[in-house]
Amino acid sequence: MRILYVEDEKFLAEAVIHLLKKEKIAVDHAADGEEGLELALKPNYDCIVLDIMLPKVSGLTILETIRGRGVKTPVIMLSALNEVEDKVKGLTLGADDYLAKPFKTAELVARINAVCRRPALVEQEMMSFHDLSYDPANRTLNNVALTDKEAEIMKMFLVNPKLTVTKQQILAHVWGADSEHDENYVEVYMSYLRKKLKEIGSRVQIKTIRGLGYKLDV
Amino acid sequence: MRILYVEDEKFLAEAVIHLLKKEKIAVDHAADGEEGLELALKPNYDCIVLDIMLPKVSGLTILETIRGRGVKTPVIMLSALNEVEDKVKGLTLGADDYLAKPFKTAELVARINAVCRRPALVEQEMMSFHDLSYDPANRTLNNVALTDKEAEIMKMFLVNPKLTVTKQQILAHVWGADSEHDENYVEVYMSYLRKKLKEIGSRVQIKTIRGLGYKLDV
DNA sequence: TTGCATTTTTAAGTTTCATTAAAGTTTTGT
DNA sequence: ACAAAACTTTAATGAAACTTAAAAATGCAA
Repeated sequence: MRILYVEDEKFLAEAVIHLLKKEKIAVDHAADGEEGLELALKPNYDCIVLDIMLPKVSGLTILETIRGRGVKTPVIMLSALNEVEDKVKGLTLGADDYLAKPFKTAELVARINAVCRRPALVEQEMMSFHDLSYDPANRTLNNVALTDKEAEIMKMFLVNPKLTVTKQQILAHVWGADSEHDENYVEVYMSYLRKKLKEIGSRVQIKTIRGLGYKLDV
Repeated sequence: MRILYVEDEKFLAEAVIHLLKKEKIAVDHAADGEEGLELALKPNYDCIVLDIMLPKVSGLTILETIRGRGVKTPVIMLSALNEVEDKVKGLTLGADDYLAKPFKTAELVARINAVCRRPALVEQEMMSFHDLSYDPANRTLNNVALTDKEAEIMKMFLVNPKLTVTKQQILAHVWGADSEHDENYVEVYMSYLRKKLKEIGSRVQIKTIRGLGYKLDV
């Protein structure tokens, strides 16, 4: 499970991220609304945790924007103001839950799990590139089943099919940011994915850019 | 059949829930508007029964919010004030029926059944997928009897035969939202359903997507 | 009550996947 | 060409996820 956490209070953010990690929840962190909005638009997350008071772009604006763009990812709003008004406003704009600051991390974990447990109200969209299409609902690439990690990596490619993704980015995204993990993990999974691409018979392949990373290519 | 009942008068709520249970209606109960709103947003219910006067968030606000979010679940409003004002307002906001307090439980049961029968007309039709067809009237799958829970799960599959359904979704829908129930329940019932599919001799099978859920497949 | 169907609980058996290590291959710089 | 670095692939292991049988509990109807 991977979430996006948009929070400007650095100290709080670090503490929360640390604790979430213990719960096996991988976290990408954005420190302001601008960065948060950019990341939130990518279909990479199981859940987005949004502070309302943020530098540059407010949490409510982020929420409104991504919902307007058809992003269905569950959103949990955070706010120092425990006013029911705000809560209702958030929920009206399409938030899935609301948590008042200060909160216990255990409470946040419970909400995240609850929100991810909900059936998707609308089916998530397929992601595609040339003759490849990934179906998030069934976790299949052209009807071939992917494992969890394989799917996470394939999604990274498909979000920006033209871009080269570095091993470090993949490690950070799939295995967690501070990871002591080996880059060999990534290499192993590239091998797995290439095998599946061959099985599919796609003309798309994973191309190595030596010293940089990997990208999809025809 | 599962309904959501939002009611703050504890004693009344308990009595009603007890009586509904006798009518084979499963009930999730929320004791205030906040909790009610949260649960009402989940597509887990055949019907929502909403008191208007509620702590934190009023029933009318809940109704307005969920309709704004595209939730189509039938709603029955309850109110101690038998004012035409409220009734009109509720129906305008998208309520399906209105009941004045105090009411007889038999009356509520009748309204619930009436309101659920509307979409039930659709639901009464056979649901099918390849060589499988489920008959709601007799609760049979290709003439093999299913138990209550087996049927609830099979219906979830048949509503969207192409989609993977997660264990959490099944738990929430069949055992109720607040359930701390074990995912093993679901696993056990998958085993039961597989046995019945074999008994039927269907070519449809329940496929496991490890770490994600289950789906029907040929 | 008793008996039967169903649901819940327990626990042992099975499969799959992430991880690890290590050997093999290609590319790059000198 | 040669060695070092970067990358690829395979195979084994153990932990986690899943399956199933069967016992215990529950609820219901005769």
